Amino acid sequence: MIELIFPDGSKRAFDDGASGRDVAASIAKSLEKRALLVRLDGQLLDLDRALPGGGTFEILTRESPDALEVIRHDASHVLAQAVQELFPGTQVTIGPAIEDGFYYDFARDEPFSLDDLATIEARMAEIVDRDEKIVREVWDRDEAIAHFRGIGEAYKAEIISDLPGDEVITVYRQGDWKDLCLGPHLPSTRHVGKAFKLTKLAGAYWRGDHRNAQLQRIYGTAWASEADLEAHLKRIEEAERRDHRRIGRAMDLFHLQEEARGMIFWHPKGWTLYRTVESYMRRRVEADGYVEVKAPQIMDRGLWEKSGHWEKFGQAMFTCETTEGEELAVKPMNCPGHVQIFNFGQKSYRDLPLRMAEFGACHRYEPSGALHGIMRLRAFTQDDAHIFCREDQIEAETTKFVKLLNSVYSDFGLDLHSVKLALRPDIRAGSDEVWDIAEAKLDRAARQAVNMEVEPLPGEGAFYGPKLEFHLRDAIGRTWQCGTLQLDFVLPERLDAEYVAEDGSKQRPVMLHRAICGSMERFLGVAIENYAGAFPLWLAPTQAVVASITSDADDYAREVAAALKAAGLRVELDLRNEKINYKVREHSLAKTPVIAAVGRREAETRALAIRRLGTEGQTVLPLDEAVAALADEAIPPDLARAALRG
RNA sequence: GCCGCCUUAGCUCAGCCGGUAGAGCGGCGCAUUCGUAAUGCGUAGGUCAGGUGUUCGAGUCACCUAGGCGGCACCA
Repeated sequence: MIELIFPDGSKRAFDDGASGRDVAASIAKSLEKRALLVRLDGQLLDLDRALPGGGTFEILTRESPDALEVIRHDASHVLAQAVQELFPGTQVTIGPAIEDGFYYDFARDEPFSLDDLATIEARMAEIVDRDEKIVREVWDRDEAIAHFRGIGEAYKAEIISDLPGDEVITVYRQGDWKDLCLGPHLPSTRHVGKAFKLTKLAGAYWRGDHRNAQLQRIYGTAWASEADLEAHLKRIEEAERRDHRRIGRAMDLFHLQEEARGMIFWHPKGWTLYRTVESYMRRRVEADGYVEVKAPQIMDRGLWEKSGHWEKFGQAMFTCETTEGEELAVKPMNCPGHVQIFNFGQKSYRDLPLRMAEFGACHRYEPSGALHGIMRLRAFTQDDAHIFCREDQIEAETTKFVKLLNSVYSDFGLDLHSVKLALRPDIRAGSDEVWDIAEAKLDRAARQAVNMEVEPLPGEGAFYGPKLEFHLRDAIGRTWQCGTLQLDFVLPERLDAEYVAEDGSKQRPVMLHRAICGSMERFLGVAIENYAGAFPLWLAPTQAVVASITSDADDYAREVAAALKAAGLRVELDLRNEKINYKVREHSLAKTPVIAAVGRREAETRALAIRRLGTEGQTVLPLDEAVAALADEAIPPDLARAALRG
């Protein structure tokens, strides 16, 4: 007998060999019908599998998030079956569930075409309709290898060969189609449902290694219900509407062109936005005890060799050779420059922590395929800073940084979503002992500073030290990594940074590399998409447009614009001979937050009618009051807080 | 860099089986002075990304190159 403990705390005994389905049936026929999977002591199991023992027990239906993941996983199996039915000779590799959907990687000489997707989708629907039972089988390892080799599935055979010897080999069968899989799965293909859609074709490397064969990946999305699928497709549309490249063009913020791949031509409005954010960041770091510096853009190759960057990233640096034979490199990052400034003259323990900031313009020869709008560039500017400090100051500095980062993000309407700790990579500088210390210290500091779980990422750290990654979430739920904090014992050593300690001895400082925006350009891209171009007043490149209704009001319109400008607002004056409807529409589409239409009525009463973006109707105020109110609202959030504190 | 797709007017996009290029918006000109999301009329814009080839004939077919897009790989 086995004893099961149900979610409500009740306990019941069942015969050995009872399956989840038996249990469900014993409770209610309707539950058996809706049951898809069970969870036993935290582990998901197939509904028809004999329960291996007792424990806490739960029956999962379609509504459970865990079931959705299995639906997606099964959708990938149905995809693979459909592809193999339609395109014999195609090899299967792996096909997991992912966020919002699934994919499957295939090995096939012919490329799939976009037209094939519709055909495959139709076949998938057929397989769902066939309602094939999905059956779990335990196979002998060698037989499994021989089987998959025998039917020409070299990748599957390789996967099994690489599994640890004691691993149970399970094969799931749906109809006459079989796949090696850990499971669990739904009882039959019908339960996958029809709320799926194949979305894109892509290339991917076998086992994620670019030295391996290139496979063809088919992506799909799958949901528990048609309504969920619809909602998902709507979200995608919304994201496309917010694409920073699209808005950048529509709002005339910037452009890119092939003569300068991966570099931005900022237009006047875009540059206004950029400078607004830069000024804000400058105030924030200054207020937080940083000093700002500027290091050379191009430095001798020798310095990069010494720092270790040449060896690891030399291929990705822009270099030049002078007529006198010097070899120079355009800086790909700012740390070596900052260490030079630290090293100039003597530093005392009294100078620590020394927080050295720079809006550092960096150039990196990024692979062509990595470039993405203004999110991933070859020329970008980091809101960089290096904190030189003692080991015992790491935690306090980390806490201080996280506080600043949170405050900055919230000023842009963004929420910190997750924090990850990237640990030592395979290729790295510094001894294992140093890494042990660095990882432990940063981990502890992070736990103390961050009010959430810190997910470890093995092998993802920088070559000189472990790295905290701050991922933020925008208005429609997408996440982006912008902020980072990296702990570095290596560069101070390599570049001979020292300070004089209390006892007169020379000591090595620790370096914290940190950025909040990461790259100013990427952060602006995130901000553009987050606000969909409809910026709050303090960020909007054009804050207000004064539009005349008839030419009688031109003089008053000029006066209004001048008054707003004098109050520090970024104003445009629209005196064109156009109907007010036309002007309102045009400036609304341009996402101008404030439109002040000025006609005879306003001129006579010296009033201002203000129309807000996204609303109908106007607020009428006396001119002086309106100007004061707008000027007040346009104050950046940090200055507004400072004013409030008095 | 790798795989796939795409590139037609300033922008968004039509253009069938290969027969010699179109729309809307925008621009420019003229008229219109109008009260909160498109006033009317007129007009000018194109080596169809670049190149080579097939063909009597190429925006359309093939190949090459460049760039963009979606993934992958990379990301100090």
